Amino acid sequence: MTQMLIEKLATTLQIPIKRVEEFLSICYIVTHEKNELIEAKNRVFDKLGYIINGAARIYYVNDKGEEISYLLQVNGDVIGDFASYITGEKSQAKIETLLKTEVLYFEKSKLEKFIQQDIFWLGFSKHLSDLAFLSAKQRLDELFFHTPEQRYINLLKRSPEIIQKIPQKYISSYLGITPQSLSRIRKRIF
Amino acid sequence: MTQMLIEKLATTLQIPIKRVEEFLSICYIVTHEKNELIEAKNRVFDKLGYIINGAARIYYVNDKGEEISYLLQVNGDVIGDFASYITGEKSQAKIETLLKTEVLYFEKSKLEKFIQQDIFWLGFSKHLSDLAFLSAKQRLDELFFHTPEQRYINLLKRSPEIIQKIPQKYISSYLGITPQSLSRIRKRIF
DNA sequence: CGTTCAGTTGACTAAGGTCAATTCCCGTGG
DNA sequence: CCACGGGAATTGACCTTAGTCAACTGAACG
Repeated sequence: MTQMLIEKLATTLQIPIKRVEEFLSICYIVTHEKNELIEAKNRVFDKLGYIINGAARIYYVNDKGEEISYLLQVNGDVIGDFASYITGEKSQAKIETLLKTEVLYFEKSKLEKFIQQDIFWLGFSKHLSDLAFLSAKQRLDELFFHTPEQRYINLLKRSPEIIQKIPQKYISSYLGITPQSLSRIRKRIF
Repeated sequence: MTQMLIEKLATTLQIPIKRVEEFLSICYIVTHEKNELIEAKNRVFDKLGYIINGAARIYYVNDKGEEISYLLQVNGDVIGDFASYITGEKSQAKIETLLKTEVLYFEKSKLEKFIQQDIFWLGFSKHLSDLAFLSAKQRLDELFFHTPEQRYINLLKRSPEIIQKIPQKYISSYLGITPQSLSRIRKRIF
C-alpha cells in the first residue's frame, strides 16, 4: 500500500490518515483483467470498490438486449451499486472492466462491525451516503440542464481521462445517445 | 399535531413513534400562502421542510431568465436543497408554493445538537442522506432511461397528485420539455 | 491478406424546439 | 349578469437534432 494512495483516500473520504490506515485493515485489493465481468446482475451489492488504477463501466441491459452504460468510472472513482448497497435489494447493474484494473474493496458487513466498535465509522458511513448523493445529483443536473452536445463538451473538460481510456460506443451510451450521434457531434464541434 | 402525521412520519423516516415525538420537539410548522416565494436564491439551506399539506416547486432561473422546475413537491415530500444542506454551500434554487401550504421545518443546527446528545440521531441523519440519494437516483434513472412521453406516462401513474395540483407549464419543465410539447404528448396518448 | 469490430457517413424518419396565432378558462369590474 | 382582460393551454408551420438502417472506412489481429 503506497503512501500516495493513503493520502489520496484521506482527501477523498475527508478523514485523517490514521483513520484511513484503520479503514484499510478491512479492505483488500483485487486486480481484474481487461474486459472482465466483475459483477453480474441480480445480486446484492454487499461491498464497494475504489478504482486505484484502470477503468470500468456500470451498465444495464434493456429489454431489447442493448447495453446501456450508466456510469464510466476511472481512477479514484467508486464501483458498485450504492442503491443496492444501502437497501440490500438486488441490482440489475452489471460491471465490466475496460482495462486491467486494480480495485480496493471493502465489505459492508465489515464496516458495520467497525461502526459497532467505534461510532466514528457511523459518521464516515453517513459521509459516504452524502458523497453518493452529491455525485448522483451532479449527474442528474448534467442530464437535466444540458443537451447531449453540451454534455459531451463538459465531459471533455471534466474528465479527459474517460475520453482517453474508454471507447466511444460506451461514452455515447453514457451520454444518452447513439454512437452515430456522438460521431456527428464530434464532427460538428471541430 | 395530529396522530396521523406522527404515524406517517414514523413510516417515512423509519423510526419509532417515540423518536418522532422527540424529533418534533425541534420542529415547527409554517403555513405559507399560495404563490409565496419561500426561498430566494444564493442562500445556504440550513433547514429542511416536509410538506404536510399543499404543493411547491423548486426551480432555477437560467441565463436566459427562464424558470426551470427541478422538482415538484406535494404532500409528504421534502422541500429544500439537500446538496446545500449537507455541504453548507449557497444554493441557486428558489422555492415557491403553488397552493396554500403547511410545512414542517427543522433546522440543521438543532439536529446537530441532538446528535451530540444521542447517537441515535447520527444514524437518523445518515438515513436522511440515504433517502436523498435514493430519490435523486430515481429521478436520474427516469431521465436517463425514458423519453419525455414515457416520463409523463410514468408521472401520471406515480403521482396523480402532481398532475391534479400543479399547472402544466411547471410539469412540462419538470419533465424537461416545453409546454407545447407536453400539450402534444397529451394529445398523442389519448 | 482477410476477418472483425469500432467508427464514420449518408439518406431518411421521428420527436421535440421555436415562433406565432388562436382558443380556453377564470376572475373581475361594469 | 355579462363583457372584458390576462394568462394557460392548444394548435399550426417550420426548424433542428437525435434515431434508424445501411453502407463504407480503417485499424488491429491473426
